[in-house]
Amino acid sequence: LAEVTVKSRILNTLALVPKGQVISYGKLADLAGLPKRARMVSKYLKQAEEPINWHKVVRSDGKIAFPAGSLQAQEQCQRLMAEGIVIRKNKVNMSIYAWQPDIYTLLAKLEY
DNA sequence: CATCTGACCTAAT
DNA sequence: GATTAGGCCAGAT
Repeated sequence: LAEVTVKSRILNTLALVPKGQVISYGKLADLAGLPKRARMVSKYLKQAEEPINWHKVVRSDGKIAFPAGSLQAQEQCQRLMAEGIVIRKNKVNMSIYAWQPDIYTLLAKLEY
């Protein structure tokens, strides 16, 4: 896969996450057709130019990936709360907020 | 080629 | 829950 398609797959998939919901790094990689590449997601999020929904990406257990209390963590919390998401102990409840898309309509939208 | 490094993940303790 | 160990992948050194 060309580098550019890897990046676009990730960002295109991320763009589909509905307001008020989140997704984990690993799940985003899976949905983007890049299994076992959670770390690539973080890499491309860091590179990406605004505006993207980077704040919707959290760890598989719902925790914010940035160090607690860091400026970036604060920014992410702020953005998530702005969407109505409740955060406690630096983490979101994945059983409530994790995006669970219908895989078939998703594949149709992404066209691959 | 060997090692290290990450906005990671899972399973086990 | 918190921590650890091992796994994982791609880039950088």
